[in-house]
Amino acid sequence: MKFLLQTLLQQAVPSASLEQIQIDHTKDKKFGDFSSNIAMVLAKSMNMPPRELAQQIVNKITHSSILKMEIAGPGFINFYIDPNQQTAVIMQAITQKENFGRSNIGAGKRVHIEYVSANPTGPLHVGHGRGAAFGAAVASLLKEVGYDVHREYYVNDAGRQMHILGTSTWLRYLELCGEKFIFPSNAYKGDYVIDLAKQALEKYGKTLLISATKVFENVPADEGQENGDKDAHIDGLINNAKKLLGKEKYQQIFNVAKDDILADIRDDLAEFGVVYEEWFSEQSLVDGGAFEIALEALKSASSIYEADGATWFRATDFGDEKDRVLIKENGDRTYFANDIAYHVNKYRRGYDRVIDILGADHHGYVPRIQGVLKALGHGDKDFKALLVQFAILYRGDERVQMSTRSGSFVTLRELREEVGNDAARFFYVMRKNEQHMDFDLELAKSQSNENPVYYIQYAHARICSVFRQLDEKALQHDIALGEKHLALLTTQHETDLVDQLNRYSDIIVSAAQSHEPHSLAAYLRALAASFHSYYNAHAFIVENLNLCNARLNLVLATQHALRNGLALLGVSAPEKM
RNA sequence: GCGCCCAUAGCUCAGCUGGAUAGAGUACUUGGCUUCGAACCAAGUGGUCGGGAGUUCGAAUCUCUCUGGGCGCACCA
Repeated sequence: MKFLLQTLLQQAVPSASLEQIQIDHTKDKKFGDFSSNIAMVLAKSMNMPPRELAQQIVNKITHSSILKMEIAGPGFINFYIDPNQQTAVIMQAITQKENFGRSNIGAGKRVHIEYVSANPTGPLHVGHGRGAAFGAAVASLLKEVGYDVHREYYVNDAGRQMHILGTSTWLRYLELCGEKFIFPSNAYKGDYVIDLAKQALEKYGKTLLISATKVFENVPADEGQENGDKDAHIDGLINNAKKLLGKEKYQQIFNVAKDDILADIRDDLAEFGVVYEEWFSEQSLVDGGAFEIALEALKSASSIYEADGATWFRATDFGDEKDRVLIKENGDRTYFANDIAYHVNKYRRGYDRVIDILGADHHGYVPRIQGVLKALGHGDKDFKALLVQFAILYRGDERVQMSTRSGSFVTLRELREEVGNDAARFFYVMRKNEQHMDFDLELAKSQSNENPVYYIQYAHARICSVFRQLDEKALQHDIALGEKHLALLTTQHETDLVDQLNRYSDIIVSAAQSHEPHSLAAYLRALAASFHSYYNAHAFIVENLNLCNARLNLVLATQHALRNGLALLGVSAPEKM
């Protein structure tokens, strides 16, 4: 219907571009079924009074579906549409079922989307959950509109943090073996590290045992001691661990920690309905020499220089506030260096579009990665960094601090167990990703019924119940008969619901293109609301078979839209609640 | 100090590239189950869109400024 209006308007004003024809769909009968501010927009560009132009447009348009047109406001035209003309969407929703709302706007385009990518140094916490739910929803939406989507988790398994974890695990292992020492302030302190140590003990017995005095030999003092430095302290311990254990045994303890945590993350996300095509290892890049290749490319682009014994990238050429180190004075590479290799790798794999979903604390990181891509000629319009703001956690009125290092955090798994996957997925995606989000754990746990997801699921369950009732009464839904009598759907509740269904496809497209799943969440709530009102106002199973089947068609269409929409957000559509 | 994000009903939030009377949920008040599921519906109370200035026919939306929050500013990842 919107499309028809667009065509008619374009015929009326041939000089108008499609962008200039803005049609708002409004439910308010006062403003018509559709309203347009084309006259205002065009009047400006054509330099003529809006009202006059609006009048011209109205004079030129005639169509059987348009019952009435009127000029309202300075340049608004309200169109009153024959409700019978809108009901086609019902049959579309019924016959297309799982495909309803799907389109092929992105056909032929390959999109790479990376999300979560948390370091495997501990279990995922509730902060990661938002990135997971958001990323998964964006990926699903892009798929729904036809993009070829590749979902990926970047595993940072090559950095210093991983060595800190490995060494932390080893130290806990030594404690289990009876060694006495002060646990380093900069090591990972969560209880899960002790569990990792237990596993190592189980797997390797006491073969990795070395006396604490040796382990702490020649290690710089820890923070809190005289001349203490927590970083030098932990690095000294890592070096001793490598030296004393030897390559093979060090790798054993390192891998126990890494593999176990990674497996945990994988399971956690899978249970949360968040899946990937690929888990991409940073170490594999390092082993494959990807960085050296990228570095050569940057050198050719004259974006590299040496200073103070380090190798730098000229990020300031691309709008970053300072140049960035790639190779440190000591010869080690920075995280950024490998990340360059990673992004170059993404483009080499042939993606048209690359999307990174990052925690908001990484926003300072975006300009430099964009800089690299520009330097290498990838432009920046096919690269998109989406920032997910942190959820600020409360327990009642009290702020909950989150830190993986100190081990004080609420895990994603705990949250899922408390509130359920559906409620968590929906809640995370309800708010715009750039919006800070207050997350009251007490509220989420105790009064989870406040989550609108139940309202939407309830609408779906009610519809299922209607069809169960039909069975019990030994009646059958005759879709063809219903289709013949769709014109009987004339009540306000029915036209409202049809209007909502009409919006579905547009919502999917705009939510996908603007990467805003929250608008789908809001839409589903509105759709459910229209249904609940309808349900309360009218019986569907009525004696008049024509009317009955027409209504059942509408209800069935609603069911399909609800189910598809929820699925895109990773939420189930239960038949009973 | 510099940069990014944010400020809308008591609370949690929508409001798309400027458009008509700023909307939902929740809370509060009132009414509705002999009726396809009351985890629902109907009605009502509730706003100087953080303050100020500017741009124009028109601003919650764009610009500037101030205030108040969040987060960054490593040869960490």
